[in-house]
Amino acid sequence: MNETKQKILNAALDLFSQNGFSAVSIRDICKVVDIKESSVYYHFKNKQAILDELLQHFESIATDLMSQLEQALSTTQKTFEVNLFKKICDCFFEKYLMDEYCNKIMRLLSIEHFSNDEMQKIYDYWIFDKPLNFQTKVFSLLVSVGIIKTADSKYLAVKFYAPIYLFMQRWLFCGTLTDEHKQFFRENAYKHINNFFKEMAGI
Amino acid sequence: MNETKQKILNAALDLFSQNGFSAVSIRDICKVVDIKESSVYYHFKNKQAILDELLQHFESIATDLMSQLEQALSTTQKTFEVNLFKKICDCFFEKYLMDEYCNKIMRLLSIEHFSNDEMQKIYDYWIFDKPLNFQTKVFSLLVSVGIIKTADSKYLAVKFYAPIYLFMQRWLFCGTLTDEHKQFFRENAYKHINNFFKEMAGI
Amino acid sequence: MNETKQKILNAALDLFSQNGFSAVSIRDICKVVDIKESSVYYHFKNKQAILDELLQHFESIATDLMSQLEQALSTTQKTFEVNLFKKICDCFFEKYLMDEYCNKIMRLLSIEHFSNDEMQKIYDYWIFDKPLNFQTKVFSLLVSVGIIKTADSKYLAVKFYAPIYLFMQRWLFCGTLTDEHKQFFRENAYKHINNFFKEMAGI
Amino acid sequence: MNETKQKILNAALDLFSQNGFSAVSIRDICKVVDIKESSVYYHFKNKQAILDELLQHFESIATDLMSQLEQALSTTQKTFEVNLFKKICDCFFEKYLMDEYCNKIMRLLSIEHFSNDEMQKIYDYWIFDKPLNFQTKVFSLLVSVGIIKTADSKYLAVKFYAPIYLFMQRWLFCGTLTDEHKQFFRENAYKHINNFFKEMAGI
DNA sequence: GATGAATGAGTGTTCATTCAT
DNA sequence: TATGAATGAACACTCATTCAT
Repeated sequence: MNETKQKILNAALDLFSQNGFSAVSIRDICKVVDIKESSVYYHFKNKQAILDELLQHFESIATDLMSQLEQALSTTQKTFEVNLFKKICDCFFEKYLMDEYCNKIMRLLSIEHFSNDEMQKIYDYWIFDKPLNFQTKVFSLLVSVGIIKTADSKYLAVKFYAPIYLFMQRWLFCGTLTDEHKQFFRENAYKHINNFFKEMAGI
Repeated sequence: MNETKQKILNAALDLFSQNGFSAVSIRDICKVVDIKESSVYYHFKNKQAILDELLQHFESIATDLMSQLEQALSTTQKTFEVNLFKKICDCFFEKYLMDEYCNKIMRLLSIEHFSNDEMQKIYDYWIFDKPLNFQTKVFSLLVSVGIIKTADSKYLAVKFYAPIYLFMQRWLFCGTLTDEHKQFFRENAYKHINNFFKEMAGI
Repeated sequence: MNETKQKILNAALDLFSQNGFSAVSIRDICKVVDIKESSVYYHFKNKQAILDELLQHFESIATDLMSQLEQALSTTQKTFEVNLFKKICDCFFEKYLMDEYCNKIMRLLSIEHFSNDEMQKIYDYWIFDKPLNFQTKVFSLLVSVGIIKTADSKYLAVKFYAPIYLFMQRWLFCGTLTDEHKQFFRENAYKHINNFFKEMAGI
Repeated sequence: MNETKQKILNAALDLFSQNGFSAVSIRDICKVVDIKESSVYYHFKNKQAILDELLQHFESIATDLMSQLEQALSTTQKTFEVNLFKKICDCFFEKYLMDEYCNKIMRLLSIEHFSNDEMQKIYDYWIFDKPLNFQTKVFSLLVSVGIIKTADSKYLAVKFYAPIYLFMQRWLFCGTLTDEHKQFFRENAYKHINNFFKEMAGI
C-alpha cells in the first residue's frame, strides 16, 4: 500500500484510539504525518473513510482469528484439548485482546460506540457476542466430553469472560497502552484462567 | 437551587450521558432548556463548570451511599448478614448502578474517561476500585465468620463483580437507558448473584 | 428589522445579482458589510437562508403588484381603459421590471435558474407565465370590448411582451444596472408599446 | 484532433452548458472522460483554456453561418426571395439556434455572461447584435423591393426576433435540451414567423 | 436573570494547479 | 501521454465565549 496512506492510517488509529473519532481533527492527523490537510483527501474520500478502512481491517483480522478458533474447536477431540487451550491463548489473548492494532480499535470502539450506531454494533459483536458465543461452545464441548458437570455453559462463559473483560477495561483500554499495563492484564487474566479451570476440575 | 440552573444541569446530563461531553454543544443544551446560549454563562462560568457540578453531585451521592454500606458492614454480626445483603442490593444496585442519575454519570464517565484524565480517575475509583474494595471487605467478613472457606477475597470480589460489570456495560451503558434494558440487567445480575452464593455455600 | 441583518441582505442581493448565488462567498458579503463571517450565522441559519429571504421578499412584492394589476383589470370598464394602461405602466414597468430590488432578483434568477430547480420555477413563473397570462387577459378584454379585432390574445401577448423581454435582457440584466441602461430600456420599451397600440388601433 | 482532447471538450461543453463554467470542476469533467485530473493539463493550459477553445470553435461556426447568410442576402434579387427565406431557416434556425453544439454554447453564455465580461461581449454579439443586424438588413431589402411598406426595418427586426428569442429562453436554454423542448420551440417559432409574414403582406 | 450581537479559532471539505515520473 | 502525489487557497459552517444592555 501507498506509504503516505499507511502513515495516515497509523496516525489516525493512534489518535482515534486515544481521543475518539470525532475529537480528532484532520489537522491533528496531518500534524503527525507532516502533510497538508488537502493531501488527506487524495488518499481518502473523507474523514469517515479513514475510520471505515481501519474498522474493516480490524474486522478482517478478527474474522480470521475467530475462524481459526472455530476451526480448532471443530477438530478438537479429547486428546487435543490442550492444543485448543493453547490456540485460545494464542489467537484470542495474544493476537486479539493484546494485539496492538486490535487493542487500539477496541478502545476506539469503546469510546465511540456510545454515539455511533454502526460502532455500537461492531463493539457488541466483537467484544461481547462473538467471544461469549465461542466460549459457550467451548464449555459445551467440555461438558459433552464429561470434563465439566455443570450444564449451563452460557453462564460458565460469562463467569469465564467477565473478569477478563473487566481487566481489559482496567488495563488495556485506559490511557496509553504501556507494557506495564499489558503486564498487569496478562498476570491477572492468566491467574483467573488458571483458578477458573482448577475450580472447574474440582467440581 | 435556581430553576433554570437545574434545568440546564438536567439537560446537560441527559445529553452528555448519551453523546459525551465534547460532542454536546451549549446550543444543544439550550435547545432543550429553551434559553439562549449566553444565558448559560449567567449560571455557569463555562461549559466545563456544568460538567464539574454534575460530577461533584454524583460523587456526593456515591460517597453517601458507600458510607452507608461501610456503616452497614461495620455493624454486621452473624445474625445481621441478611440485612447486609439487603442493604447491598438497595444501596449498590438500586440506588447506585441502576439509579437514573448515577447511571447517566457512569455512562458519561465511560465515554470521556478515555480522553480526560480527571474523569479517568473518577471512573476508576467509582466503577472499579471502590466497589471492588468494598466487596473484598464483605468477602473477608464472610470468610472470617466461616461462611466461606476460600481465603482469596480479592479474587472472590472480582468473580462476583465482573459479571455485574459486564452486564452493566451490555445493558445499562448502551444507547438510551430503557426499562427493557434495565430489566435485562436486573434479571441477569440477580441470577448471577443467586448462583454465586449458591456455589459459595456449596464449597 | 435588525440593522446588520438588513445590511447582509442588501450586500448579498448586490453580489448575488451580479455574480450569482454560488459564485458569491460568505466572505464576500462580510467584506462589504464589514463583519466577521461567523456573525452571519447569528442572523441566518446558512447561506441558503439569505437567498430564501431575498426571494421570499421578492415574491411578496411581486404578488402584491400583480394582485393590484388583476384588481385594476377586473374593475376596468370601457371608460377606465386609460387608467388600466397607466396602472400597468406603473405597477409592471416602473415598480416591477425597473425597480431596483426586483430587477436585481430577476438578474439573480436569470443566472441561477439554469442550475437550480427552485429558482427555475420562480423564474418561469414571474418572468414568463405570470406576465404573459396577465397580458393575455388584458388583450382578451380589449377584444371583448371591440377595440381589437384579432381573437388570438395569447399570441398578442407574446408579440407585446417579447420585445420588452428582449430589452430587459439587453439593458436591465447585463452588468451593473446603470441609469443609462435603465434609460435605454425605458425608451425602447415605451417606443415599442406606443407602436404596438398604434398598429393595433390601425387594424 | 487528439481523441482525449476531444472527449474533454465534449464533456466540458455538456457540463458547462448545464451548470455554467465555474460550477463545473475539472473533477466533474474527468469523471465523464474517465481520466485523471492531472491529465487535463497535458491537453490544456488550464480550465479557462478549455472554455476558450469551445468558444472559439463556436465563433468560427457562427461566423461561417452568418457569412453564408450575408452572401445569400447580397445575391438576392426579387425572384430569389424564397431561397433567402429557406436559407435563413436552414442556417439561422436549424444550424444555429437549434444546433446542439451552438445551443449548448448559447446556454453556457446565458449563464456566464452575467459575471464574465468576455462572455458578455460574445453573448451580446451573437445573440443580439448580429442576428438583429442581419434581420434589419433583410427587412431593408424587403422594403427596398416594395414588399413591405413600413420604413423602420430596425423595429421590424425586433418585432420579428423578440418572440423567437423569448421562445429560445423558454424552451432551448432551460434544463436539458430534450426533443420535446426542441419541438415546442420549433412549433412556436414557425407559427410566429408565418403569422409575422402574413401580417406583413397584409399591410 | 436573560439575551442580542458579535467573534476568533477551528472543522471537514473542494478545487485548480503543479511537478516528477 | 498519462498519472500519482501533493498543496495553497478558499469554502460553508460550528462552537465556546464575551459583553453591553
